[in-house]
Amino acid sequence: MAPEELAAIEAEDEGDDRTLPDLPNADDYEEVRMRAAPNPNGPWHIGHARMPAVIGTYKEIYDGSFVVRFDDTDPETKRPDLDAYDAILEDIDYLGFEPDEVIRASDRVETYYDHAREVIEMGGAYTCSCSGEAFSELKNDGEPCPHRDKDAETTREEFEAMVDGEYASGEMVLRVKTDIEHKNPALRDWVAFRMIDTPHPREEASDYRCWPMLDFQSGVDDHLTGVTHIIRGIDLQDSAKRQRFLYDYFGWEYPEVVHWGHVQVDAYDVKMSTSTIKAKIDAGELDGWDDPRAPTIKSLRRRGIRGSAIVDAMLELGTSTSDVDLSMTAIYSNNRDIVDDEAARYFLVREGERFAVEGGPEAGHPAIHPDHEDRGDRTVPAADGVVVEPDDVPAEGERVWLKGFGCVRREGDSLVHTDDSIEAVRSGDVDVIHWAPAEDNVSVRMRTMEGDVTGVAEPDFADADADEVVQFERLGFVRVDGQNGDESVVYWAHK
RNA sequence: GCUCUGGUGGUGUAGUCCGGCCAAUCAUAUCACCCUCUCACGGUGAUGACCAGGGUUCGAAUCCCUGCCGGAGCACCA
Repeated sequence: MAPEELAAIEAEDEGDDRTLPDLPNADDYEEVRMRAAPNPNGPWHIGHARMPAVIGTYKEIYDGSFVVRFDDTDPETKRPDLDAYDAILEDIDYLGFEPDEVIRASDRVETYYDHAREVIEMGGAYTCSCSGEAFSELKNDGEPCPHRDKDAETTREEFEAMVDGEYASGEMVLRVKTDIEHKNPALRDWVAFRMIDTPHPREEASDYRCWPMLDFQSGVDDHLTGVTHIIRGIDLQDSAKRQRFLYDYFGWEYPEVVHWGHVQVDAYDVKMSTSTIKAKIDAGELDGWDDPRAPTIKSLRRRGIRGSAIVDAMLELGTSTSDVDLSMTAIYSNNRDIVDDEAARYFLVREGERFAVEGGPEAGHPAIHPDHEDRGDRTVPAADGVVVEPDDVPAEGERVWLKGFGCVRREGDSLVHTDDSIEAVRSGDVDVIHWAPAEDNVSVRMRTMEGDVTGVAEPDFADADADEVVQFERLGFVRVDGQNGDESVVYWAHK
């Protein structure tokens, strides 16, 4: 390849990467390292794709790395789902990224305890038995609680008692001492550890009762795993500020932070929230995480949406702090680009109306792909009658062009072959429609976001393999899911 | 109430730091037309935005002020 061509291609590649803004101060670090810190309480919804899309792409741009860290430190309120760990890793893989490391916070509890002990030694934390409400009241007035000037020795003992599980849930917490008069009430003496009676679902962690809160756990882990750039939602904006107090005690330098706004996705009736989706599945309103009506990554995958179509749409959102609406049409448009050239064409007729065919050839032979003649054509038998969609049925005496077969005129319950040439179509006099044989066709169940649609496809559709994306001409793209009894099941992707 | 933070076409985004090249970029969307034995793909064109009002300036999407609207945090959730 000529050097000019090579350069042109490289320039093009760079252009593609320019969709994301530069990371702050990336040059100050030897290697850019990021992390995704999901809570494993279920498979991912579409919004979750943003994290791997963005940090995975930054990893490519900066030749950096990222770690997936499961922040599973709440066995009760955000109880981890044991299947979700792998489900999430699968979703990341499908999106086209590979983490450099995978860790679980619940494996690292001793590390958090050790760091808590260090902070206690420094006088940077105290055990507190105030009720949440009582502390909140004092805090909002900028008043310290009576436990605040406890000596380190007492705190140490009480913290060890917490670690040993000697308190019940709600009886004792460990607070990080910040500034009780800080003008932002959200930053005042936050809770670092609390007691939880419910055992962790992972057996390896089921003996722990004293669990760190996100700000402590995440703060310690980010440092220990060498994270240079934290990317996360605006809901955690104050987290960085809280964690800085901790970093100050340890003498650590806080990573660079990028906060982005929330993502809404249009086109779904179901709210994009793991708990909502889970509730609908449990209630039987959805068939599972990959139900076409569920706004999940698994659902898009089953519908034949490629991971990179989702990733590109996410990258186009950038990382602005304002909330954004992601339009599904952006994902569909990306997917169409990927899939169109490859997808074989077939006919599917919904609610077909049957007509006899008089005259003409035995069968029609439309192309498998209009842009690739070398891929051959299909055989759609016509002699034993055909079905067409109600909207396509011509009025009595009117003509219509059965694609790949020829021109016919309606005469009662028959379609009579005419000798019109393709000029009839080119001149705009006759519409081209799709059709299927009335006999020897393939029953199809098409699962869509609005519910199931049934119909019959031409016999050659039986050649389509499971997992293949095909286009039903004039309808849209679907992914072939498999056979269910004598029905072929497909999932609707998009027009 | 306190504290953060944001507002560019239907949607997303570029430009905002360092005012003029911005009568505002690109994509998507919608609508036309062309191509076509698909309403796909491709091509051409059109539609459509700087939250509002003041101020500074020769000049403001960009700087300042006020207002309006939005989002987030103030959890023993993440």
